[in-house]
Amino acid sequence: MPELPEVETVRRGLQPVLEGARLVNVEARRPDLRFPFPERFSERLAGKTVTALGRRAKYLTMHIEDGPVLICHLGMSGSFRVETAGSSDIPGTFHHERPKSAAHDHVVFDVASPKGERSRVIFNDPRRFGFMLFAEGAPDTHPMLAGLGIEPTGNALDGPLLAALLKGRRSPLKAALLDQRLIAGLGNIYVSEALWRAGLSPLREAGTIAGSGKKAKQQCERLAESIRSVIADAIAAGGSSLRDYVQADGSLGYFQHSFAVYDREGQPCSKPGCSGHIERIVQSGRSTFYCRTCQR
DNA sequence: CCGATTACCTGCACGC
DNA sequence: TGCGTGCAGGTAATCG
Repeated sequence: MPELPEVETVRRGLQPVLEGARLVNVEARRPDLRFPFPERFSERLAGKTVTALGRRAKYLTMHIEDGPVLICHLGMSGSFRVETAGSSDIPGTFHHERPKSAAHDHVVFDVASPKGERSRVIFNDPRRFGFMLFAEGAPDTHPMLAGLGIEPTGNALDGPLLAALLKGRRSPLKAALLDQRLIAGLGNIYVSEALWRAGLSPLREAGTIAGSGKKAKQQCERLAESIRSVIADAIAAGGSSLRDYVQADGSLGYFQHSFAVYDREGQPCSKPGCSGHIERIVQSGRSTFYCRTCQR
């Protein structure tokens, strides 16, 4: 899954196809993903126009004119692809860049642009940890989104705010940064990457960098900057590519993001002047990668 | 307030 | 070739 940068990349890929377009037909090919599809899922979407495609943390929000907001989560293995009607095709048929199995294609949106151009937006999710729900009002008040913390995009997340969030926390930094109630959108990869950039150990007790001293303030400032930059860099790179993640337009030519520590167990630390090596440890049942030499 | 464990589900890499 | 094992970006519930 896509973490925040991948979801944002998906949003940007789908936006030109969906915004202003009409959902001609919507089909859920099974009764549930992680959760059952909402009542009258297809009926409430078909014939309606998409007014906006947004994102909050790792959630996509599809705003429907005179309708609900469709909240989508990609889970671990969810992806969207777009198929467009080719000019050389028989009308009503669709082509795409490469053969792609329809296995695990769970939702199909038949879409018509304002000019009448047809395309299909297909949600594929082998593990089915993803889900789609309706928010009847403002999506931010939906139970799924209401408790989310601050977005790590933009400049709102600064040293003092991060210090306030971490103050008094006894959990390891890794767990605190994964907590969506504090910062929304970080996942297993980018937490490891941000901590490496900041020179902070994932094992470090979170509250210990939230003190009033000069050193703690500097550490918070550096960690906040590291979080913002790692997310911004990943979005700029078009999201990372991992396993079954597929960019929204299905293209293969996207940037292959290279991580400093994630999935680099045993490799030398790439921090200039550091002689350490990347280790893999397990925290909260999940892999953490870090360099014990330069991350304290 | 914590963390660890388990669950959800499929696919893939690995060792034998 | 097959089969068992462990691991994978997500969230959430349960237990100590």
